[in-house]
Amino acid sequence: MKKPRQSLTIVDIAQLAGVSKSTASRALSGATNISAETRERVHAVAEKHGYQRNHLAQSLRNGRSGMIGLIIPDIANPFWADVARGAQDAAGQNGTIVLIFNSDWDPERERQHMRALIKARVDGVIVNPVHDIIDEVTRFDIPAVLIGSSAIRFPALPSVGSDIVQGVRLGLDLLFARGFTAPAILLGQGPRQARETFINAVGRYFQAHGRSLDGLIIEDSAYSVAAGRAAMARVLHRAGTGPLAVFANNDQMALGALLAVRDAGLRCPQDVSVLGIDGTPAGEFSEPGLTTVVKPARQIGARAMQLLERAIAGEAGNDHVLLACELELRGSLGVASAVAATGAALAHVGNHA
Amino acid sequence: MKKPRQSLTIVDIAQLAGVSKSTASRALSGATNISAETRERVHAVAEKHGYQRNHLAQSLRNGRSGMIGLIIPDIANPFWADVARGAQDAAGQNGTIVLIFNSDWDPERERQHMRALIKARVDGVIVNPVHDIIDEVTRFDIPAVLIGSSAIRFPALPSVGSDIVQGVRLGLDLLFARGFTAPAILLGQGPRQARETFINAVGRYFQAHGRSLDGLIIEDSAYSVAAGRAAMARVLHRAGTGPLAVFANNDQMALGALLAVRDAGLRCPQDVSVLGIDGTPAGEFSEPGLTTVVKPARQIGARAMQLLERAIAGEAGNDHVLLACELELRGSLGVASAVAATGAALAHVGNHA
DNA sequence: GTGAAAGCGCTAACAG
DNA sequence: CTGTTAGCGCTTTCAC
Repeated sequence: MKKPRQSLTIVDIAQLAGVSKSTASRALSGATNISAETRERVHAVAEKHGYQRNHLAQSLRNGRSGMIGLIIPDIANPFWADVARGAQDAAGQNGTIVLIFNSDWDPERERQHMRALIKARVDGVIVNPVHDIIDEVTRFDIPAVLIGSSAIRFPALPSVGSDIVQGVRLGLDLLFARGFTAPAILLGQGPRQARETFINAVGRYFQAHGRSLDGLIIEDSAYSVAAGRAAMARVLHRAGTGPLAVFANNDQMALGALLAVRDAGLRCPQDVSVLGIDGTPAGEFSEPGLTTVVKPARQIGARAMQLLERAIAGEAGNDHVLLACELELRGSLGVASAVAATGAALAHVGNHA
Repeated sequence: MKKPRQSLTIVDIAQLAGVSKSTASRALSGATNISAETRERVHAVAEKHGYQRNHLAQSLRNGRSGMIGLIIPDIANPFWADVARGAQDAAGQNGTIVLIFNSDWDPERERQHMRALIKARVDGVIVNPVHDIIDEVTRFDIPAVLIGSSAIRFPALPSVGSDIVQGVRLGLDLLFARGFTAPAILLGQGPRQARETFINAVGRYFQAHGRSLDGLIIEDSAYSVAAGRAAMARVLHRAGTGPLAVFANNDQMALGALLAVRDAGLRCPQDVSVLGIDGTPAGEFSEPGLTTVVKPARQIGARAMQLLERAIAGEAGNDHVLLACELELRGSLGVASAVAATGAALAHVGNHA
């Protein structure tokens, strides 16, 4: 038994309109070499029957699928969801479809998804690379744009990311202005490039101010709330008597730091100030609200999409775009002069312990 | 000038392996009527050259695209992101690709996306319907599964949602157990079905306990933090002297309620208790943490995918699946007996105002 | 301006 | 077990 034909094809429309299928095709694709009258007629028929051209067939014929692939670590992570949203909105303008895949930070999955995208004949890919994605990209010779801080490892490919140097400057400027000139650092560790980028930016800032990182309390931590909480406990333990502020490498850790401060019986921002970076929605509802450096997630997605479209069109260019971060002021960052000496506060708590 | 042919086609692989393209196809598709030796050889060649079958061509030929569409309000909303994740993970098992579209609660966009999915020849759709989606579904005769509380409006289509009656029972059981037998209700309003479903569930619960909703404080609110905050302020204003607890129709409003309690100079849970429903990640970091009824977002997505696969396979069935909610106990819900009479507390605050 | 014909890359009869 | 053939639905030369 034959496979049932598709309900309605261009041939049907052509017949109904009394023209050949080539003419119908011309009408529907908005070609110019066709009489206005015929075009109208074909459109009317198509409209009437709710006909939609088969995108699969078009793609096969044209060699362009009108789809692009997006590989991110996890769509359930608000930051990446926003990136995806930005890309989708930008793509939607031209009817481009975005295929979203989650790598879960797993190189193997990333590779698999890359293959799936190639199979699907996407016209290009936007990837937050967790492995040497460049192998696949060059192998399959597919237009690609990288996103996220890891992009820096593949200078041969265009990329879009947040300007961490600028973001860190924003944060540190604020910290300094509030009188915290020796903030502790909660530094995420792991395979990601984010760590390097961040600490380098901090180092550069201090250097610009004629100082070095020596003497700063820097605690390693995984990129999670629980880990941030534990790391902050260590910071509190090490902290001296000066006013204390901590700058965390992402909002999750900062949120954890908030918890650790409370665990220690201290108050934020009265005793300890906390600054994060990311812009996670949860930071709005913590107590106090999390002051943070917001990365432009949505714009990253949108911009990456634009770059990709350019790359697909062959108008190469190998741009490395860095988008500015913004400060979100909430309650977690106080003023140093108003702060009880942390050592004293800790001692005070100690009495109760 | 001709369009450049695809780098590598099945014909190339066939030639390289010294077989016909049909044989190559058989080898690659894992058909049985082929000698093991030939299959090996073809696979080896394909592997060596990094060949991937053109999914577009396969789809066109087979009449199945291996893609399904998912229309949700907003991927940047954690709940829907989780639904999407669940669907994707389930789909990934069979190499099915999920096309995600955001309706932004807009009927017009939903309709457009539906068209786009039809064009792309997806094998089926999963939709959180914001308009009479059923028109398109029947018109294009495409397998569909509905998700979310609105699904109830379209009994003709299979659906998956969270069991609000059970979830509300969970919440109310807890409230009653803690001594709050007359909680105030923050009730989201708008076009969504969620409102009806929720208040009906509450009504049913009270009825089962031989009581009615009369006498309960019920405040309308939009589904946002700001609106919840304002609505809660009104509740506080109306509240009498008994121990006060409030059950909000979603977590955003509940988060707003937390803020309103603090605005009023009251403490949660000492003076006022708050219970939400959804399971938003932000509830973990509020102060106090938000006790809430968690909807099984991920499972909803996964289950919907399963149902859809069944529908695509023609093994119809018109199930309406309701997935159980779970309680997430955090700090926002106290015990009535330990609560200062709210009236008294309010009066107390009043003195300072 | 329009039609006929070829073919995108693949799979599924149909023969052998 | 394998090759030949005929399309899937569409766009695009190439004639007229």
